[in-house]
Amino acid sequence: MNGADRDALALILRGAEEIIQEDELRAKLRRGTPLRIKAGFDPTAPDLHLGHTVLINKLRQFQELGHHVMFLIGDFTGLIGDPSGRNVMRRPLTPDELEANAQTYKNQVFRILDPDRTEICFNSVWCEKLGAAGIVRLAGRYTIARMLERDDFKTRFAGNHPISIHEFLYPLVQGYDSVAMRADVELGGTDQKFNLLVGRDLQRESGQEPQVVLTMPLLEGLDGVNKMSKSMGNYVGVTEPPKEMFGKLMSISDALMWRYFELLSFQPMSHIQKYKHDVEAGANPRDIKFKLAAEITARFHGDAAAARAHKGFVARFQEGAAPEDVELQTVHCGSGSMPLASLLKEAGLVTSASEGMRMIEQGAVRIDGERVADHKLRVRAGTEQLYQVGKRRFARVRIE
RNA sequence: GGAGGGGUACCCAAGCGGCCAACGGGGGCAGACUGUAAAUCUGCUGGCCAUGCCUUCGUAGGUUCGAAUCCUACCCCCUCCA
Repeated sequence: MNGADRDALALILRGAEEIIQEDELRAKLRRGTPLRIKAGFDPTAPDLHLGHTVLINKLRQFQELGHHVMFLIGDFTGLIGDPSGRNVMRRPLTPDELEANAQTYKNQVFRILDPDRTEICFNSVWCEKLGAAGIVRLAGRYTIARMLERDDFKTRFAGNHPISIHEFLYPLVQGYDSVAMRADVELGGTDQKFNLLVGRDLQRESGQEPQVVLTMPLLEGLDGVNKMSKSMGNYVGVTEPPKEMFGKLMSISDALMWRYFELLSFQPMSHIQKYKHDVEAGANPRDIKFKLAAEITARFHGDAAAARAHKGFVARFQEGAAPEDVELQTVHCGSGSMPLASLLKEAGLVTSASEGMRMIEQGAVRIDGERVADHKLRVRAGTEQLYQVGKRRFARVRIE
């Protein structure tokens, strides 16, 4: 193996959880022809967050190495629902919805992937040709015993939890996709390992060279504990405004920062190692975190927006200034004045007047930078002031 | 089909006639400390026209001066057996 191949392999394995089999990958790389790289995505909710981009970044790295990326939208498998999420049967998407979702995917992933070197695929194209008979034939190629090797099925079976028959079809169809796409490598999260392995089996039975399976870890969310997910609220969406994105990334713990560097940054590992040494030698981790936040923000919003977000962040948090671009809103009050707590609610800074009252009592509320001590304070009509709750919530309000 | 257990605030989970707007834990929010963080400490964590008032303990009724707590019906979930 020459130096370039070694570098390529190192890039492919960066951050990866597991590779099956590494020697097969080496052999494929040695051929020198572009490999067909497959990764599948859910057709619903194309609302990507940084957790999803771990996989997409890996696809990008394959592209940079000259390989052919196939971005698979699982519109057929979407009907089944991945059993690992214990989903119920889903409603089939209409062609219009599917088209809209695909478009949304493109808008989001092409901020990372090179559109000219990305093929978008839908598995309904070949799955619908299978027909009932094809599905039966496909089902005949796997056994219950092998299905029960999957940890998720195994524990549910052992624990007397229901497993629907159609759930067994999910790995089979996903594996069949690999056959239809003649995939050389399939990427997936660690939770996809079993499904990816089924692809190998089915390819082998079809006389194809089995795909290499590359699993990527599930990225921890902002809390550093749970995996990043929308339902946990610990995510950074790729379409979030630059300021939000930058701020959220700055809020992660120092330990998590290294994880994010490895999985989300495109900087070479040697640079990241150097940052680590710098911090150990006494550099402020915050300044290193700035680099991370800036790189990620720039990826989705461009350098200029990232720079603005950085400046705004420094001004606001290091120098304690209020953000300049707080929108002015107007609140009507019936009489000449209203309780501050109610105003905070009207301005959307708190969810209820009672919460506003609590915030004031806790010293969390400021008007034009002055902390409010009187929790029964009333604000008068005809004023226009900057209201702040906690560190992050601001509103400029004119009262009429 | 049979037997049993259970549904309490964002989640888990006490309470089993009044002292319950409801113990405790988690999560979240806020304050202090900081590097905006983590860790730590403290407080808050139904609503409102707010020193008072209104609604909440699966749903609907009932008993009672008074119910999350007792009774009746209904809905839902779970476990064991078949």
